[in-house]
Amino acid sequence: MNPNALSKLGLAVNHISVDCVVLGLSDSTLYVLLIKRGVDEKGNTIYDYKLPGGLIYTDEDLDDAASRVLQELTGVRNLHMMQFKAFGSRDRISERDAQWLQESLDDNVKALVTIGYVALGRIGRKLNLHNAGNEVCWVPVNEALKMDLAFDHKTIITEALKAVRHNADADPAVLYTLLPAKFTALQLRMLYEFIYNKDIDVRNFKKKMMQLAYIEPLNEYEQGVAHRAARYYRFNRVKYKKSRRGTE
Amino acid sequence: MNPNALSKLGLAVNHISVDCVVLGLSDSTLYVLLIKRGVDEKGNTIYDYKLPGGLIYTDEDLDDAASRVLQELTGVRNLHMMQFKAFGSRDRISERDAQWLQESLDDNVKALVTIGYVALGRIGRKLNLHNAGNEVCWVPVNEALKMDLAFDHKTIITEALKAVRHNADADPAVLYTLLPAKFTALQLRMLYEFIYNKDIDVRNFKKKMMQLAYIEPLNEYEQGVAHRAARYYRFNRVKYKKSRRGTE
DNA sequence: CCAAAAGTGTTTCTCATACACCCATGT
DNA sequence: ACATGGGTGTATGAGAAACACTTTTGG
Repeated sequence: MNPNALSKLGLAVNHISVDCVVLGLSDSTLYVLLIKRGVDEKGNTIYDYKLPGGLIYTDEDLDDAASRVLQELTGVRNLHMMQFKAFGSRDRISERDAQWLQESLDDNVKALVTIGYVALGRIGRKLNLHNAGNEVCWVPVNEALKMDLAFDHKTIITEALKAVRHNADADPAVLYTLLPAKFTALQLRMLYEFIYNKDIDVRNFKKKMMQLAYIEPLNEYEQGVAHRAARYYRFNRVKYKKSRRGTE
Repeated sequence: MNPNALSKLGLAVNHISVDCVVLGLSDSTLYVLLIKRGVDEKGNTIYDYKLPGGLIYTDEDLDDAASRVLQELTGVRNLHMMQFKAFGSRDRISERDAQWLQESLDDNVKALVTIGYVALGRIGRKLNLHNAGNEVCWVPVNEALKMDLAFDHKTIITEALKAVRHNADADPAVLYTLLPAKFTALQLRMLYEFIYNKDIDVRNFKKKMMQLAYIEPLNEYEQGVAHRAARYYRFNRVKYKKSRRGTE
């Protein structure tokens, strides 16, 4: 289907898009991946930010569309995308958003239902930062929620965070995709503290952590730090899966 | 937008539909609301079942569409519908489904993304059982999953049940929409046993139940039963909300 | 030697579980 | 009287939470 053909006939069509909330951890801050967007308003170009997202093709699986869109816009590949919610309120498209859709799609878009996907990644991952003229950047989640975002992308980010929390209960493995392959006990604990938004006792945490067979201590330690060097651990996916046979 | 106009031009469009999984409890069995569907195959009409569902309008909220579709097809109103997942695999439309879409919509539908909604209701509720030529009926969930259902509706039902389980953890209030206003301890316990799919100790359950302020014992008892009469309880929504300040 | 973070055990309490007998009512 | 389901308390164990000092390293 060619949307342009339809719009030239003056017909509005229902569109389905996917929006990707990609989260990354650095030090003690959680970041989200955003794209800078320029909109012409009375001759002036105004910039704001949006989540990476785009229309799905007619014959495309939802999950495939999410991966494709993310890759096209940011160059990020092979990230496990998790569907968490669909958004379709009538008021999710502002006047500015409508204008941007018109400019960038040359189409008469009336309603836009979007399926939200969330992914957790390592922030060190290289991005095609100017892919297709888009400026891609990591923004701390707390700041992003205070910014002027496109559509209802603030809502989408908030819902994505909720989904991650719920999911981490059921399947903690997703959390390790946020950490580097080798991580310290502190990093892991800070991640849990962020996700569950509360302080965790150091000793109790270590105790629980050590009785998880899938967290393996390495014989490697931090280097050049101005205090006692912390040990590194790694996540063993095979042992993790074994430990969860019979769950769910 | 008029989909027929598009299909006459030979264009396929992306459609978005909602499908409603309405669950109801009766005695110790959970039922799901299905609609009988007739499909012509080589001149013979073959019947199978589908979930109540339909296309959303161009300017409609997703949540509104779910309520509307359910009401149009079954006459059920004012049920709290909860969105739980979107389904958009390419293989969710079989040949028979495609034929049925053609017949009932007179449209050239290529792909169909559907948003799944789940609602819990009281099974006693009156239904317009033959609304718009549709036969609407309650089918025990276990049986429904063994039947020949349209599209990927089996998957949708399974996912809906998962969603209800997860949701009941976070917010048990939804469970009380399955029960009559006045219920016995046995009814409540059986509901929990069904949702969590395991036996629950009578005394431990009662103990926990009694320390929930929002479950109020009434001075009413069963009548005319061939054994000691069970006490009735009711769910107090106000106390429930109060007890959950600061959660989430 | 001082600052900064790592590492390490024990006690207490709460909550989940397991379990058996008497009571009220209709037939 | 008997069959049927309603109603009740206690003891045990596992896991969560609270809590403070010593160790290592660089500056």
